[in-house]
Amino acid sequence: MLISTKGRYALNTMLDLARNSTGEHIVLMDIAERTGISEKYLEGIIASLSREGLVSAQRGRGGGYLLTRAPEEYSVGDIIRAAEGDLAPVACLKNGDADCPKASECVTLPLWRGLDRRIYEYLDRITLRDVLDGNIRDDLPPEKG
Amino acid sequence: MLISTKGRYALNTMLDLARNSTGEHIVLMDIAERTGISEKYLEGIIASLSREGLVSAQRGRGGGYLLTRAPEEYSVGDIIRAAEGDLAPVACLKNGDADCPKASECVTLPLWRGLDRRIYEYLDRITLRDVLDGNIRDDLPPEKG
DNA sequence: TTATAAACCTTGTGATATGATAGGTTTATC
DNA sequence: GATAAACCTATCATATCACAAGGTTTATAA
Repeated sequence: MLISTKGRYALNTMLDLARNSTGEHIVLMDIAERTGISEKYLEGIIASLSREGLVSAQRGRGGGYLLTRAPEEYSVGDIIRAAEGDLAPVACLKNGDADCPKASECVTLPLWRGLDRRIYEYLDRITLRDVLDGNIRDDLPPEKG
Repeated sequence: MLISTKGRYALNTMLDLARNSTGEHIVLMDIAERTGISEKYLEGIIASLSREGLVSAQRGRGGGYLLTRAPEEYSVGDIIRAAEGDLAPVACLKNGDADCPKASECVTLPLWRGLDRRIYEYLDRITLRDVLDGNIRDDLPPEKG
């Protein structure tokens, strides 16, 4: 599984924050209830989003979470990578580039790189706004504007 | 990890069979030695390839494995799916289609479907021959002919 | 200033997948 | 009938997944 619940829940969380944005902070429990994600599990996921600066967190009474940018300024790729870490489709491409001694002679490496690239390009081209608006065709790349 | 060692080793095995094709059966031990894959682990992987009809197996003395088709008639996708099973990038798409009760109202499902589709299309468009010949550009889809 | 409500932090846990290894069984050939 | 090969079953260590429990810190409001 390339993308686990972590990445999926992260996206659902961002969608929830976008949909319920009023300027006020949104508390974790409300997100958990609306999305159906367990409160405790969500805690860890939203911590990643906060660490990566995708949401801002406010502690104490009246605290909660807020998007730091407009929905059209998040790519789905950013969100998923924040929660999942590296999205490499094969171990050969883990942490940046080939940590394999035979990388230079490997005939399959270009194949994996191409796959990796396509995954990145697809996910980075779609914004949180696109998902919110249902502006995704599963047969063609999404149109801009 | 979308593709584990199973899929990668399966591809390496098919490449080895293609490169060392003489019409004679090729024994597992030889493949293991040349590819550096543990003999015992390889056993299970090549069993999947055999079950799916990608290689033919011959038991007994003089036995071994053979490709059943020409290298240009295998897609990389076929090979990897034979070893890995379903290649769904998210659990939502496991076994065919959405086994989720909220599939019809889900705004993220089209996103996952689009991702799934791109992965399939990329891997199905490249043949074993392309990999053998190094005919893969990691920035563009491979040209045919 | 103190009660409270919120995020934050550490640790544990059962289930499943991964990447193997060991050892025996069947089948075809020489 | 010895032998060489694929085949089959079981086991194992490690890691990741999806969560849960319980305490700590921080900011607000009474």
